[in-house]
Amino acid sequence: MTRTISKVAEELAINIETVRFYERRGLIQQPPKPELGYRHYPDETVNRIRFIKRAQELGFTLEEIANLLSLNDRPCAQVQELAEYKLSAVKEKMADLRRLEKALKVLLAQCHSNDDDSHCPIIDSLQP
Amino acid sequence: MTRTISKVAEELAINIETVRFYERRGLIQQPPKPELGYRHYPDETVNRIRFIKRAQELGFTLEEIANLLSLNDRPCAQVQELAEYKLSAVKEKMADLRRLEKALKVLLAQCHSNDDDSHCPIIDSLQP
DNA sequence: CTTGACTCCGTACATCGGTACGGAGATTAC
DNA sequence: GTAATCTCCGTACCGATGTACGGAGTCAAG
Repeated sequence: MTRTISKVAEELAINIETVRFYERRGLIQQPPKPELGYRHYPDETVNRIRFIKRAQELGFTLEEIANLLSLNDRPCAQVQELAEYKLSAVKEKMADLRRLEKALKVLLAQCHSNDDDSHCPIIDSLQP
Repeated sequence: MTRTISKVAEELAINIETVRFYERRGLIQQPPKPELGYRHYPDETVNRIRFIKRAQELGFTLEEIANLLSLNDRPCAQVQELAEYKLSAVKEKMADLRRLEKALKVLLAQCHSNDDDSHCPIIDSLQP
């Protein structure tokens, strides 16, 4: 089965321009243009975009996804390595956010025990 | 005490261009240019940049920081509101990362119990 | 008083992942 | 057969946070 670009976009609930953008980035192949009429996209392309979207949800960048796609029939070890790298990046980011959460909570606690609304302890804390 | 722009940058361990960028963004004031010679930056500016950098560490965007700075002598309640909004955004982001971590771990576990290196279960999982 | 380092200023470029636009041609609906 | 809707394509732009560059002026050391 094949469909025009707008049907692809509709099926995947993405923007037409995004499909074009992926073509330009080489993430998907642009189907050949028929003598007359519009391009038609096969299932394969739709599936490939689904793959891209899932990998994005896992936090991979488009560049990393391009790697993944080119690794399609390559040793599992290489894919694993990329996933492990990603996992450690996620852990680091979480640690950052935890620190941030803690700091914000401290600041907010100071506000709550502050009875002078005209002056904010948060501003003070940020000041040198 | 005052210093030239490069000293400001050095003192704060940031790029000179960053100082200029903050000037352009209106986050700090550019000192007047003397008849002859270079601009001189007062302590106040240095402190203001320190404030900006600390707030950035807390995850505020430059736009939000501009708000904070303009809120300097405004009700604590307004500052609090911004901080609370930021806290909830941080929490959401953490939840996302936790989901992501979990998914990556599942994929990696599949790899570990896979003895065919030529084929990767991660690639399969992402495929439709 | 020359040389090297610094400043000033405007502008362009970088990243990331798209989104928008405009004009020409193709297709479909009525 | 004509009007409305799509497609195609190249290019420009978005937001956030800077970074880089080039040329002219200025300062400081020897």
